[in-house]
Amino acid sequence: MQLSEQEIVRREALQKIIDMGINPYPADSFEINTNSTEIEENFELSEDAYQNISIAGRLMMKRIMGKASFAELQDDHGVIQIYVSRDDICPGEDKALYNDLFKKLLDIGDIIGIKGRAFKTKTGRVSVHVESLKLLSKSLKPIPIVKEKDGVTYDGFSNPELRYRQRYVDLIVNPEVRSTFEKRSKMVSAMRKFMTDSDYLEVETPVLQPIYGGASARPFTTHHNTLDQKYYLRIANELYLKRLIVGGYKGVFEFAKDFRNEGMSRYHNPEFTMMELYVAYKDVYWMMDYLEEMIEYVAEATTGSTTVTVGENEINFQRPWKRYTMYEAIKEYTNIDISEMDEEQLRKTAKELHIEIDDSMGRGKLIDEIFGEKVEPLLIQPTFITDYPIEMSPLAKKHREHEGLVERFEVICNAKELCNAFSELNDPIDQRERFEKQIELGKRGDEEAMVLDEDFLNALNYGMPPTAGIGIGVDRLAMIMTNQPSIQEVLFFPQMKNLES
RNA sequence: GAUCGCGUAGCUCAGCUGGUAGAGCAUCUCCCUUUUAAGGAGAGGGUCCUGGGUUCGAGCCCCAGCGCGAUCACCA
Repeated sequence: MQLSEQEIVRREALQKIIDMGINPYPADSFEINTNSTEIEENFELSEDAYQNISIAGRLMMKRIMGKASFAELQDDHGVIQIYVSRDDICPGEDKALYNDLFKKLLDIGDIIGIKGRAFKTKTGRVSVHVESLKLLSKSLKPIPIVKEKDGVTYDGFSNPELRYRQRYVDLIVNPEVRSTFEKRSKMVSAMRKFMTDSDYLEVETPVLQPIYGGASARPFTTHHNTLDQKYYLRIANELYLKRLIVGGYKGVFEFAKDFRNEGMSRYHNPEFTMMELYVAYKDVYWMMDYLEEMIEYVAEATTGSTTVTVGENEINFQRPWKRYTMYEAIKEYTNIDISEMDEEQLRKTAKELHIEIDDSMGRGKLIDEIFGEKVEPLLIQPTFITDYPIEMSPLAKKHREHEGLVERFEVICNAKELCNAFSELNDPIDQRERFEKQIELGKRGDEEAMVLDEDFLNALNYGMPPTAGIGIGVDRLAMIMTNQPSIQEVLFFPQMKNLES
């Protein structure tokens, strides 16, 4: 491996540290009793409380001025300035700990632990006067030095490829990145709390599935050696969660990593997180109310407000959200009533709206195209769209009133689909017919058509209670809640092409 | 998958019409007991993404490839 000048210097420093009799990677715990933010915020209120500080973190900056130095230490909360004076950390004749170790051999990026007392400098910054210092881990590669003043970032570490490939560096030097992922975690916790407080059971179901189902997508395939059997990585967990409802649980949910072997973009990663929830004895209208309440709660818990800034927009999650049927939404935004149109009339309408269509599109697909082109981009505030055409929803129950529709809703928010929900189809005979239609589509070359899952039908044959189900795109929701423009910014390790050595 | 853009020091970026490879921070050396975007002064550091081609001469022009980003298509 080719070492850079700076890496060579650091390896030399490492050897000198070892030669001094200091272990650069000690094994023992370093006890921490506070953190940077707590000291900074509370020091003036209770100075006495911060006279025996013990904190640890990464050295981010050194300002050496002879026999005394300032440095910046970054822990998991933030950055605090530390003051190191030679005669305080080396009270005797031997000044090596300061002159050699601190001044010369410790580098930016090294992890150290310090003990000391808080004080305020002449310029008024709360700092820690170091009384003892211990090297906890030597860093052999230089980190980018990012500086910031009055909101302006200097020398930022901003190359997206480097940031994603080496997320650890990104997290070290870009505090706002750390904060984004903390928010995502809060968001997931809030969702989980909301559902467990409703007495629903968090479950885990197989990722390796002999038959993939529950969504329309192309799967990844893999192979089990001992069984000598082909497996698919799940594209959804819907059919497994419904089996659990058949088994008698009132409500089950799972935060599921799903895998879809399709294109990548700033909205699509090959693996992504979907939260699916199924609740027995409920329908899609109940689910609308439940979802509204949950997302309002999650926004508040994640961002501290029910109004979230996303790009240029302010998105308000406060209940109630707008509700349209698919037909109403299209009428609202195009002034065209398509509710009574047959396939030919729809085709003509789509052409008039300059929407690209092809002959393979049926009635459902045509409606979906018109909606996707003319309505969805305009829906910024969270909006329910209900009553979807049956052709596109093989797992949803037929509409209780309208022929050709299903009991389904999607929520569109920031011009993107956020979730998808049904009154779940529990009629096993109807379900079998729907699967068979999908098989026909598959035979006609639709690579995303669903496959028939005989065991799932077997489960339905035993009887599934009427059930409301929903899938929420967790990454998409995280993008909104953290105001990030791409999915890569809310995944720690977005998928990247391998670099050849 | 298609189109466009980008790839230069550890990081962020300049680099003119094709004529000796540049800056800031980081690094190294020296000075300095309350500095702060960077304390002061000086020095070193390059596979210009890779491989071909054109040319007396290529970071720059041409061809092919790799990676990333943006837009589109498919989807969540």
